[in-house]
Amino acid sequence: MTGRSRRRGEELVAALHEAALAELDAVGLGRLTMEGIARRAGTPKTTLYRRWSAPEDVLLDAIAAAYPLEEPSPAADDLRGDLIAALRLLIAWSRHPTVRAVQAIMLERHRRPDLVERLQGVFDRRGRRFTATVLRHYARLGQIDPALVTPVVEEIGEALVFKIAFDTGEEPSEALLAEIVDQAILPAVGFRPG
Amino acid sequence: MTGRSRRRGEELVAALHEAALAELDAVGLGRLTMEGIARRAGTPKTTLYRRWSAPEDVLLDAIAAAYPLEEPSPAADDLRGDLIAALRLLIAWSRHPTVRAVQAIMLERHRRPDLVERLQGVFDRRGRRFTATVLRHYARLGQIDPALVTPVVEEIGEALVFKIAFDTGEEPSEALLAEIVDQAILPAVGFRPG
DNA sequence: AGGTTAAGCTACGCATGCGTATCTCAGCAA
DNA sequence: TTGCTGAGATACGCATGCGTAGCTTAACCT
Repeated sequence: MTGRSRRRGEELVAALHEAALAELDAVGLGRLTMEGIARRAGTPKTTLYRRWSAPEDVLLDAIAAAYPLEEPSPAADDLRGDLIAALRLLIAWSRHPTVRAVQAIMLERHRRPDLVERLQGVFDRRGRRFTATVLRHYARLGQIDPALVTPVVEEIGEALVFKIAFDTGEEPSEALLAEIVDQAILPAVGFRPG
Repeated sequence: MTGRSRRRGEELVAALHEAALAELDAVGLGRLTMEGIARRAGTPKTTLYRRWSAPEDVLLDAIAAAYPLEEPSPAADDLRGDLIAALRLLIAWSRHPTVRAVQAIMLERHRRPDLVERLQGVFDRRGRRFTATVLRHYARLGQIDPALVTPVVEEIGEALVFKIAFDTGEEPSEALLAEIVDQAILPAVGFRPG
């Protein structure tokens, strides 16, 4: 009469994590609720409360369980290609549900500083390095003046990808990634535009 | 017995607009509510419902009533100084309550596309131009190669300011603005770093 | 002065999330 | 096989937002 077989342990926890992330996407951090998560997971609230006492707790747990840590591995002797690849990786990375969750929390930073603080415990924080990894690699090889790889320069690519995504509501196209690299990043590390 | 004098007309509307914006900052777009706005304005809900039928309507009205339109006016013959000034203006501009409201709506873009659409009606949209105004000015003067002032390059400064504000939760310092200009924008328009 | 408008006050029934308390029974282990 | 744990189902009283109703009366107009 129960309907379906009964989930337990890790399988159940994974389902609850997934429900929390899905619910976050659906209603936003401000409306994240125990009821909603439980409803989406098809589980009674009791089961949720047995493990967590607030929706943010479920969310932070879900983030800790599956936060992706990919890093670009510049291999080829191709600075431009590796930079574009790094931005491509950034975009793929930011499609991950837990990454979106982290961004949602960061966006509420001033309203919920407690959450940001608890997030630090989950991983080192300070967004993953994408173009920075590539730039440092080629600086080490002597193909870039290390003095030009400053904190600001390390952020140019990521900043433009975020800004464009924010403005247009869509991920930047492959062509735009190339423009970002050619027109913004490469000039900053000493390669004349054009 | 009512306590205080009775507000009417524009004075009342302005108070309700202000309450809506304050409430947005306090609880976020996801928890914006007629009850909350009315409570904050010290007015009965009836008064709100007499003019609007949902909290977003109040908010959009508030935005339309007071959206600031400042633009930098590059005057001096000082590209670097004017760029820094433009970024400074951007930061001042984004402190304005209605600008924060617009950003809040844009951030919920995928969840509430209807709001974004109604926002277009309020003003032309597509964020104000700050560094772009300056760059175009000096391109017209012939001090910058116009071919280098591409859409991507026009966004570099704003993108970095946003990214840094997002990462640190604070406005970039004056020194950082200078670094952005020196290390990212100027190289992109043909002035060698260093 | 008198009349009209709408702000202010209070209250309602409805819906939803809260946190908790049962109780039943499936899954697992001794 | 028996017994324990905890998932599943259901219900509760509480709080808050919803949208609407009614009434009183301050502010404005003529």
